Amino acid sequence: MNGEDQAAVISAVLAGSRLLVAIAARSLGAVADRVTVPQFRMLVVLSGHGETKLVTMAELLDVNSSTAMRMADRLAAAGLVVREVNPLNRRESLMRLTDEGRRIVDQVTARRRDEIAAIVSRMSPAERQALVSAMTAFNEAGGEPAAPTLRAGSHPLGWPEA
Amino acid sequence: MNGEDQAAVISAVLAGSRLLVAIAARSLGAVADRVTVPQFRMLVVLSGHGETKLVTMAELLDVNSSTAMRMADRLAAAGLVVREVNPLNRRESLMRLTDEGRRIVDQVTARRRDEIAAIVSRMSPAERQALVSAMTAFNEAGGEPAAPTLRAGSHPLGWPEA
DNA sequence: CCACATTCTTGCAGTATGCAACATTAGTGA
DNA sequence: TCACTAATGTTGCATACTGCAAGAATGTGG
Repeated sequence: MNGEDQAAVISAVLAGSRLLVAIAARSLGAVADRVTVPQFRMLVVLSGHGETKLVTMAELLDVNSSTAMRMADRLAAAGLVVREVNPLNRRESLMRLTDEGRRIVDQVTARRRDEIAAIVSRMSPAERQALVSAMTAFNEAGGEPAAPTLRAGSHPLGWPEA
Repeated sequence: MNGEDQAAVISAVLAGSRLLVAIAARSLGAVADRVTVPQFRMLVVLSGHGETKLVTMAELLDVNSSTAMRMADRLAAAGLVVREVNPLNRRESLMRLTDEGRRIVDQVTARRRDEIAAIVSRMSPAERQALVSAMTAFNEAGGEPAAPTLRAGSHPLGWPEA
């Protein structure tokens, strides 16, 4: 691959990255008055992971357990999660989504999908097909690359951005 | 477009989104001990915008001016930016990158481009060409869509993710 | 000169974050 | 059974990010 090709593909990918981040930011905006971004991340993990103990949650979010602790406290106070001691191991306390918490996750997820759907609907069928193929190839090529220890990106989330 | 096609393209795009966010997170990791993510965003804005007054910076980052104020204070204390009163308008104080600040931005940018380059290098030339076309079409289709007031995504950044 | 707008700054409150220390509970080996 | 160790949650402390509100300094238009 020559330099021009490389620059073109990197530019295109970076531009796509900015667009996707903007979509994620907008999808969060609707619930910004109810949960913060870190709190939403915790809700998403619970949505895909079911009952989760504190240490596991901290690992999944890649934060200190004390951080996860206080976030869980606030989400519990807001009625979006519940925490109860695991009867099988009284050291652990398991946390899970309330209906209200799940509603928030679903709302944001739906909005994000809608936005992507709206964009791809503006593309021709051929372009759509090409997009699926190209993104699939890109995702496979980037599967678990240089830094296998960093498990960042394992979870379906979104972050606000400027 | 039928439902299956739609689901396939959305899944592919969302997976790509996760991968790109993971790349952004790793690219930030190298400087995580020197600047926080919001601080890095400010450096990126300065990198592309030159001398900037506080209010403008706050708008570009979409934060309150008091937030931008204190971030600027910390970056100045760290020697990554300098602030000086605008002689043409003594209300304003303009801020700009130091060499050290620019070095950090360049380092992260280079790392991100390297990671993307490494991924596309694992794709076949045909796949690469298809990726450029597909991403270009996607970016154009998503140019300035439903929410024109939200200018999120205008800046080339990255956010850590779980 | 006066009224108003712009800009920066600071006080206050709440959230996020990591480190370190601690108590409780579980497991393990003598 | 008892002591040692590990796992887990919790809290104290310090720093950073965030917005709102109030105030000071400066500029602008009359």
